[in-house]
Amino acid sequence: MATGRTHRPATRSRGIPEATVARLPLYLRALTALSERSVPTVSSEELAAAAGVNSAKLRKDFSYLGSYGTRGVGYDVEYLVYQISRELGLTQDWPVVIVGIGNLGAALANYGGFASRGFRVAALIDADPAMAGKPVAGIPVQHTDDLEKIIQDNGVSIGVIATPAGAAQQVCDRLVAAGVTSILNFAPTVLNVPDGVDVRKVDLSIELQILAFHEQRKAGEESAADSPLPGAAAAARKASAADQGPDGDVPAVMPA
Amino acid sequence: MATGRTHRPATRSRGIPEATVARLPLYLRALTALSERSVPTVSSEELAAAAGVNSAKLRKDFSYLGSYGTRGVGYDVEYLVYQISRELGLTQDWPVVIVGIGNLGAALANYGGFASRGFRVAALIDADPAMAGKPVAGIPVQHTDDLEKIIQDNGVSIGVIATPAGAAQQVCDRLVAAGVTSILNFAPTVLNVPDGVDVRKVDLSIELQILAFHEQRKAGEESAADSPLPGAAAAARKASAADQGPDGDVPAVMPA
DNA sequence: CAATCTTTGTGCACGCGTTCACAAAGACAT
DNA sequence: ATGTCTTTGTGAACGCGTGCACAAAGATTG
Repeated sequence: MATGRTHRPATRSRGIPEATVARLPLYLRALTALSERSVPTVSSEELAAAAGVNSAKLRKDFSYLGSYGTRGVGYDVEYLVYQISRELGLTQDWPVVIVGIGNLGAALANYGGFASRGFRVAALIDADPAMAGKPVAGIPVQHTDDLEKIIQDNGVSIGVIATPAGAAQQVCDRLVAAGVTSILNFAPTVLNVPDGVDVRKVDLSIELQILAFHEQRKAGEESAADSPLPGAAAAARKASAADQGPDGDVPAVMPA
Repeated sequence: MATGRTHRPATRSRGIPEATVARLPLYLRALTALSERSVPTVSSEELAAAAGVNSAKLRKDFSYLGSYGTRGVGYDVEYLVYQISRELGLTQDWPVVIVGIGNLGAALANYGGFASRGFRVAALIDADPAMAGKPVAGIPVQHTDDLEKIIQDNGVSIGVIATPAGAAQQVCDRLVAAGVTSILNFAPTVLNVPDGVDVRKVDLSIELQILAFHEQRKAGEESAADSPLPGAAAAARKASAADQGPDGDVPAVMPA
């Protein structure tokens, strides 16, 4: 799920597989928790359980970073926290701009986890002139007109798009033109970006639809052969209208 | 990325690969847009471009659903919209509860894309007694005490967790015990669920960290051998200090 | 009806990611 | 020191997902 438009070159970045990179933050979180409890070392087994992954996978993941473990003992928590942080680039400060300060943008601005890991909200940007100057999460909202200047003045390379779908591509283009090379997209649109720019997307609607698919499948199996699940409840699942149109016809469905 | 804790059995659900399922919502969105423009048919090439994927991949994806295309012509937009909707289970109504009505939960409640695709916010739940009764997005917030009753009365099978990390597992357990079998988790924690329960997670912090990794890599290459990118700007990237906050935990995220 | 042109559906090969299983490394006890 | 025990690091096998490339299917034209 890296690039939105361009095919991901599966950039085996510096030898570290993409799948591993995606898990490093997970490990880091688990390690940070251990660190706060002053736990000195962890075995791959324990840490894997905490991170919700397979221990062999975890060991292989760490092996890409180097050999930081001690056989018979495990991994030094503090050392590993540092190594992963460094690998992820969290030992430096990343100024971030959020574009689109609606409900979501505001929630993101208030999001505590931002500052905690080296990310700093450098600016909030919105197209609505009425928002200009209004502080959100203690930061005054600035107008889209100044987007380029804001990016450049703050040396921002990571942008967060929380605008409506219709405005996303345009905002994206401006961000990229101004020098942003990494984008986190919350708008439900496919963003078109040039090579060298990374896009990650977060889409509630898509996640729900995927869940619905599996949910439907479960419900189907359930009625076919009675629930193979340990199910805590087999109540009146699946609420109201179970339409399920005829087959070769065009019913009405709809978009967001 | 289905189950949080338990290893995903790579459930080739009903023959449709997980990777394909994850793309269906993308196709559906693109098709819906075409439908609104009254475009009667699309070729795999066009649709693939709109969805940001490879055309061969798209054709193979559709082949799992059956043969809905016409050689020499393409796919019938309306028909495909219907088929995908049906496959994803969007032809039925899915009541959803959102637990944790903070900044994020409120933003989710206000999220328009919810109702649009068969999802209906059946209830908002929060642990803060002060929130009880207060309407958010036109829906009165209810107290956690009534969680089980709410789930059962509404036949809810999909739950959204937008609580702080500390409360997430507990809320999750109660949801599952009450009959929820699909969870969308916005809290930055690994959720432990029994088999048969699907968990998908959305975590802003993780996404940003992954972007930071690639950003750092780009910056590294850039200084090593001058920017191989078409880069629109090579300004003063990479900002200030190298702090690395102590950090405890992080909240979550969401789409517009 | 035959020829041509377009576009689907898919066989095949390749590469990434996951998992198993085990040898090597080191801690620890005697 | 020597042996035992624990845990890492990784070689190897396997399976999934991706993309190429092409044959088959159907539309379309003459």
